[in-house]
Amino acid sequence: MMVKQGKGPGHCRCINTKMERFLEPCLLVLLAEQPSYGYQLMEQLAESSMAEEAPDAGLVYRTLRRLEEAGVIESTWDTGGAGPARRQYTLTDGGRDYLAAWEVNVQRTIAKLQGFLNRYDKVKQAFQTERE
Amino acid sequence: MMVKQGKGPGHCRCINTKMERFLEPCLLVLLAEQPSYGYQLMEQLAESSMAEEAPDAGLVYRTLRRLEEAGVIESTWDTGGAGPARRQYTLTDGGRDYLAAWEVNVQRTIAKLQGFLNRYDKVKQAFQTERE
DNA sequence: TAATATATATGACGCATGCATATAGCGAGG
DNA sequence: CCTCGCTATATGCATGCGTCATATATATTA
Repeated sequence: MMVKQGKGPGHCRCINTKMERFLEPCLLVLLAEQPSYGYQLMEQLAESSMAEEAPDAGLVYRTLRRLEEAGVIESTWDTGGAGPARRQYTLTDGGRDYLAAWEVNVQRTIAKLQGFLNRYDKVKQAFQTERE
Repeated sequence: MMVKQGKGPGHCRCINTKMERFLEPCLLVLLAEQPSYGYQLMEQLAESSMAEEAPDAGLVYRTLRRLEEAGVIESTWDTGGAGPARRQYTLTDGGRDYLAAWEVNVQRTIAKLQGFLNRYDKVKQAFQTERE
């Protein structure tokens, strides 16, 4: 399947909360379910609720390299199927721990974001009554 | 009040989901409540549930400059009180719209993070039963 | 055989962040 | 009186991530 990459030059200057390295836990949780390949992970991520669009391919491959170097995942070349050879990645035991660390991190992040929303809801109500 | 800045060289190489420009809506929502100053905003943010520690001072001032240049906030010098002169910032009408845009953005971000947590919860359970 | 999809990889660039540092006013204490 | 520390703002520099462009190779389809 051809993966649409919602990009294009001058995509937009509007605000968007990029989360640094959030691609990491996304890839890892997919690999925790089953071994996969870089390109396939890109597809899986695009279909998941963890992303709205397919991530940049270059970033995916670079991230996988970094994770492998850190011993979080392992790869073996798969020349069996049709098409060019591809790396099959699997999560290591250390990878499970790393993923668990990401969980608490994401929880903390949600707490902060929710902290903003709660605070904003109050001023929004104040703006409402102010207009009356 | 002296603001503790949880930093220090080699702070840590551990994972942490930094959210790009999330400082913006944090500052803006505080200014939506009441006008304030750069240094004070830093204190207020440190005490709020939107951050665990005081943000980098340099980043705060730079962000305020950028927001002012964008017409989202306005500033006037306040030489009245004790201590050095300080800029008092206020939210503009355009700032309210900008803040509203941030809200939907933060909601989308939470959705993605929650998407990860939901997915991870399932594999965590699988790991549990696997161990039995 | 030309074009497209699959599949991986790398170079270049911009930008936000983190840390260090500079400047200056003012209050407290020795 | 003079130094130290807090308040307050501002800027320089290095790093790292993400975005975009590009390169390469294989298999399928027109």
